[in-house]
Amino acid sequence: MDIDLYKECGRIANQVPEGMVTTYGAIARALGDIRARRAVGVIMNTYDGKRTPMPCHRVVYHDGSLGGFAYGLDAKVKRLKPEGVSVKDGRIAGFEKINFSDFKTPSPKPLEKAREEQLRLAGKVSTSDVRPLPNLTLGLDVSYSGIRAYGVGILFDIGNNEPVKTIRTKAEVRFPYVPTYLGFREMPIFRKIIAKVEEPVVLMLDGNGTIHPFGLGIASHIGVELGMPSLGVAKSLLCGETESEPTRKGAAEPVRLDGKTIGHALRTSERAKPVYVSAGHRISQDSAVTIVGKVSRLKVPEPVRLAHIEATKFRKESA
DNA sequence: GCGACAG
DNA sequence: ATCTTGTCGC
Ligand SMILES: [Mg+2]
Repeated sequence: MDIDLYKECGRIANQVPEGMVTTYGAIARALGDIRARRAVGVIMNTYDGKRTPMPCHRVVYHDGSLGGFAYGLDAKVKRLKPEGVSVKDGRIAGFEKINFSDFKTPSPKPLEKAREEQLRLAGKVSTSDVRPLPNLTLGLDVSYSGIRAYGVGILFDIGNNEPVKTIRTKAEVRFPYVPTYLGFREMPIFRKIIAKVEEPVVLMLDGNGTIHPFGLGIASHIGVELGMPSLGVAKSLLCGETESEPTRKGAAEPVRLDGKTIGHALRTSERAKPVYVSAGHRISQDSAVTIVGKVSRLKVPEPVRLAHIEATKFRKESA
């Protein structure tokens, strides 16, 4: 089942009693990963008080300073005062004494469970080519406005180097961006798009496949989950390192992590920085690089570039 | 103290 | 990812 991080966040935040406060990082830890601290801030800023009520005014920075508040910091102070929490010089008075972090949490915590799932699926990743490798690729991307998401798939003919069909879908996304958990955020909407495609395709994701600290970037995640060939193209590096940057168009440099090659930096355009290509599932690293090279004119390969443009259009015309 | 992590 | 005006260069 898809993870509702707003709901999980509410379960934690509602344990903070009147007269006490907590921090974005403490809630993130209770969710199962400190990496989610900024996502907690995003949730506090965007949640629907009717659907998932929680005392966002009791959440502050790690150093006792106030953090943010959608209605202005004065309003945050004003809500804390009747609860017996006062603010002096922009800091919570007696912060250490009233900093609540003793949360009751399920075991495993939500993000720990997500990570376990990730590791389990990572064990199923195959980086060998399926035969035959489809001659069609489906470029996928999504544009956001809060929890509203606008996804687009561009069905693209690799041999003829041209788009064949465009697929659009809307969805509500209740899992904010958390580094290394991108698959959990975007899988649901992409699954809806992919369900509308009949032909065999190689999925092309805006993000990584095996370039991931736990071996399961979004491309691998979706590939394994749906049993489809997939690859990832990222505009910047999530983890690992390259010895040098490829100079010539078409040149590639390995991305290595713990002594293993997990992907390649590929120069797709003379003037732009390289993109980072990695196999997702049921495809070899070589084929992933070859396909991306074939369908690239500018920095970002056409299927993903068009999906990105169309997703942004889709969001703007839906507003 | 510095560096820092897809979208 | 989104928020935004101009500017530089091909
Ligand atoms: Mg994207």
